[in-house]
Amino acid sequence: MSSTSKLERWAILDCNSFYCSCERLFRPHLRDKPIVVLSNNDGCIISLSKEAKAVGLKMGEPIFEVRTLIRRHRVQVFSSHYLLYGNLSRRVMGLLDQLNPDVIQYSIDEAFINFSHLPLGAEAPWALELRERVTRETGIPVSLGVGHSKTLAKIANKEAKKLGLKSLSLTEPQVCEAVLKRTPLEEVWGIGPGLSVRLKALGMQSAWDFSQFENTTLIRKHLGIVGERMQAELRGRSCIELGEIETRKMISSTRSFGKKVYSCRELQEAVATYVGFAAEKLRKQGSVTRGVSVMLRSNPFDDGPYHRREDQRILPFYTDDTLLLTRTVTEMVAQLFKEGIGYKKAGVFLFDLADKGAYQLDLFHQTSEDSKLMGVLDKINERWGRGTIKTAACGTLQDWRMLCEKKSSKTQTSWSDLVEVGAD
DNA sequence: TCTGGGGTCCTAGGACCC
DNA sequence: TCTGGGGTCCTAGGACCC
Repeated sequence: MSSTSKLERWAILDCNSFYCSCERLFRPHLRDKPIVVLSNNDGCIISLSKEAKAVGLKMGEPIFEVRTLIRRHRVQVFSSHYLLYGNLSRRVMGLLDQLNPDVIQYSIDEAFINFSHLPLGAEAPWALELRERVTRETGIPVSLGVGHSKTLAKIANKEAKKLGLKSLSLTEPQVCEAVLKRTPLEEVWGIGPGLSVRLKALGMQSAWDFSQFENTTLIRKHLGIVGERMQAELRGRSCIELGEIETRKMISSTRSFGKKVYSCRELQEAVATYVGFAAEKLRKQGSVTRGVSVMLRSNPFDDGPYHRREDQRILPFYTDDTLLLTRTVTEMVAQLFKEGIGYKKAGVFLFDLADKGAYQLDLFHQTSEDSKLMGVLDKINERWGRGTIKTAACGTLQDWRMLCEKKSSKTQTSWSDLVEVGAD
């Protein structure tokens, strides 16, 4: 809140081209080489090394559109491997926690660090040491941005990368002003395409213009309370609070298919598989759910009509039982299904979650035997890999599965072995 | 041929209540 | 001609994030 008159100081530490850096970690020969990591189903580029950027590749591009570029520059291409990335992320975050009293993990490869408690002159050496220790002890290159708010730290970090620096601080007002003046609106954390259009219509161009814009009523009207907060943050007054994300409010599992799916049975298999994933996450965070929603859709990039249907149900009680949830979603798919549509994606959402402890007594539909069964299932899947045990409803052929899941099944085991060796 | 997946927060408007 | 006012809860949808 604004009650604090003293300026806060924040750093954001993020891992450079995180997924690429993970792939490189055990393949040193790829250092300085252009590499990219693809999204699920080998669709788009979701991580690229700076060498890959240099040859003209971009974040989010569909891979099939840039095949020639990839070939010409011998860019190494990887399917994504989240088990590995999750492991390395935990190492980085663990180290940050160990070194700092106030760390908030923000995403798989970023964390905010509040270092307001340090004496004023200590900032630069602290930042240097932090960066070096993380890089040395995890093997992942990182960069830092520092400022009087999280938003300013984000901008500093982005600017550091542009300048080829490993860290940059905006705590000096003159430096801050100069950087904000050359930062376009849409590069501010929280300003996307929609909001930047609205702000430009009000005559603003840079982050600095926004921070200095006097008419707060207009900001309030066009951007609501979110806009007011962003403006305050740009002025160096920290007001965006982030809590630790220990319990999610919604859990989803959605996937594109490796090919078009026309049969109801296959859709049911896929959705049964996804609800299994979602329920596993649900139990892991100690929650139960009452809201279940199922989504089926065709390919929006196809010519012809786009088909998307979604249905939701509120169960009469809270549960975390995969078998029960599977029966529910299987029924829902049967109701949503339409003959003759080439389905390309399906998904399951669990919402209206509650803490399991608080609802223990209400779980009369679920016997303790069911709970035990789920516990055993989770243990086995944790030990031997996801999907070792699953419900029969998930099917055995699974022709609809994603392309990369098929392809990387072999390397996956050997990769996780590598991670085991490196872990404590 | 081929175009990701998983989240959060805020707001406006309707339903309902006194 | 008259048709209160204000609070709360819920939901759908929009915007954004990595």
